[in-house]
Amino acid sequence: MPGERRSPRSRRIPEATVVRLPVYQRILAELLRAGTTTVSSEELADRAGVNAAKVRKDFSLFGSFGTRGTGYDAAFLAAQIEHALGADRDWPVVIVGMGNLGHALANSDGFRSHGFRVVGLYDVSPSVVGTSVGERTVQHLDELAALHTAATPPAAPPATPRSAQPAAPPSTPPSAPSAPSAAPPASPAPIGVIATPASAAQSVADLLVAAGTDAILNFAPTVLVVPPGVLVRNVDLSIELQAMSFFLARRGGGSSRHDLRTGAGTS
Amino acid sequence: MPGERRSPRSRRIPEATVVRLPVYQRILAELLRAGTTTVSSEELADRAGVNAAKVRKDFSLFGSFGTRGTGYDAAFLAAQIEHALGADRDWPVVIVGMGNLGHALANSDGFRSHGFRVVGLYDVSPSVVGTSVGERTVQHLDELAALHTAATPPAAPPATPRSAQPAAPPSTPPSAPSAPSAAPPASPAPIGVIATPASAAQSVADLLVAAGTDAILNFAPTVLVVPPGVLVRNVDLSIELQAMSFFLARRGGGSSRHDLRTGAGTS
DNA sequence: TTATGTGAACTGCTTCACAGCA
DNA sequence: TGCTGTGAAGCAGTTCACATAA
Repeated sequence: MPGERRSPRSRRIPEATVVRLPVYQRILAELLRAGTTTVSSEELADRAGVNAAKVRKDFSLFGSFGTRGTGYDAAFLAAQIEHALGADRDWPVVIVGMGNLGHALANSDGFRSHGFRVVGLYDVSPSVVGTSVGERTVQHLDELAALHTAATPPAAPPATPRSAQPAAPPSTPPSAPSAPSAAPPASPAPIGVIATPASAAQSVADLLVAAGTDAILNFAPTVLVVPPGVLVRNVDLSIELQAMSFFLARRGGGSSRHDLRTGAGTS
Repeated sequence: MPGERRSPRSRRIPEATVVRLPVYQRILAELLRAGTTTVSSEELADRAGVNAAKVRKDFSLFGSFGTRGTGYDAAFLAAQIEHALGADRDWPVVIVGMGNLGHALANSDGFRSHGFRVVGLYDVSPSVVGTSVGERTVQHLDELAALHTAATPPAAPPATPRSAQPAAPPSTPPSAPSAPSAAPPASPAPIGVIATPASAAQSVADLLVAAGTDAILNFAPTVLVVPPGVLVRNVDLSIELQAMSFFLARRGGGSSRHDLRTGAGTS
């Protein structure tokens, strides 16, 4: 290619690579703890359960970190990945929905390291609001509006206070809340984590967006509608289980439920 | 095209399709509840947040379910997907690790419908063993060995009690679990769900395998080593959060950690 | 007309295989 | 000699575009 030799650092990183980085990082941390200083792509691949070429290609997307004939310097590599993942920055996180899952998340290492810092816990149930989880006290969801970052002009509409009702499927999406007025995302709006029942998830997402959040991690089994520019990632705890039964069923597993099939709806 | 016109039903289904099926199914259930009888690929695609062609292709892999010019019969489609996912069969599930996550899973709809049936809850902590969760009592992990399904001959070695050592890759797999001797996989070995800390996950996996499990859903952030033939799927609650910070970091978000902020370390 | 079902093109991801370098 | 870095091939998944059928 002519002159245009762009730095690997600015290349587009495939999503598939991104989700492997945390795995590499975890393994490197373990290796470092065990005193390892150098690691080969093969060793890393074995431990991560992937192919060695994939490991090398993944890293090469960010630059040339290794030494031919030797391998990678574990500490250096770990630092590079940490930087790529943004784990050397500060990421405030709020968790909405303090049921068992919310508790699990709030207490999990994964949510308290890598730069993540839980700055707010919210719920609507009187039996949880006011209790403390870790070092924080659970607040009522109504307090969430106070999150409004400096970037949000005070003239903004007050978050459409539909507290926690079952949230009927909004046939009309909430008219794109928080239009791209003139506020660049300079202040660190917290990442919003939704750990509520599915019925409340959309309205919580609306609240989060109104409060300035532009990244949502959704654990509720529902597809969220958010304005463009808001990043959403979904984790569905039961999808993998269902995928598993799919494969098991093809394999011939599972007992047929006394050979009747459930008429499935309008029988 | 020579006579070999194989039924679409036996075609290999891409993994990507498999993990979308639960989403379609959920949406169909909602539509049915709302009284819908017919649905188009476009409607479904909108609600699932995917492309309509993808929806059609996904379904076409299983056969021709739709009616041109009209769409899909929602109830019929739902039944087909339910069958494909094996949700019309019975899938016993055991959950190991009854911390907050284990509780969340045990109580979640996703683990109590779609054919899944929680048949055992295990932990080692005296403060949890004996308590009841839902309709079941948490048992000590030691009881897990009693799971041995009928298919397992009583002469089987007693689970190789390697508590929590690194679990060297078993060069000799434990004699091909349930060889096609005379016992086809008729007895439903439960699906094992690991919701323990990472440090315990491998030894729990070993116990599960010894007890006859051939499918493990692992929530611990660790790569499990299991004999061939054992299906493992991983869900890491924090990977998606880290992937999110990756994208946010590239976008220019997050505050660099030194100078301001609470230092975000050992506060 | 309307919406499915699907070949074909395309994009993205993985794996191979080997040149390049310590 | 050993292991990285990477073109190129291969495979998987997505999207297009249109023939097909109700």
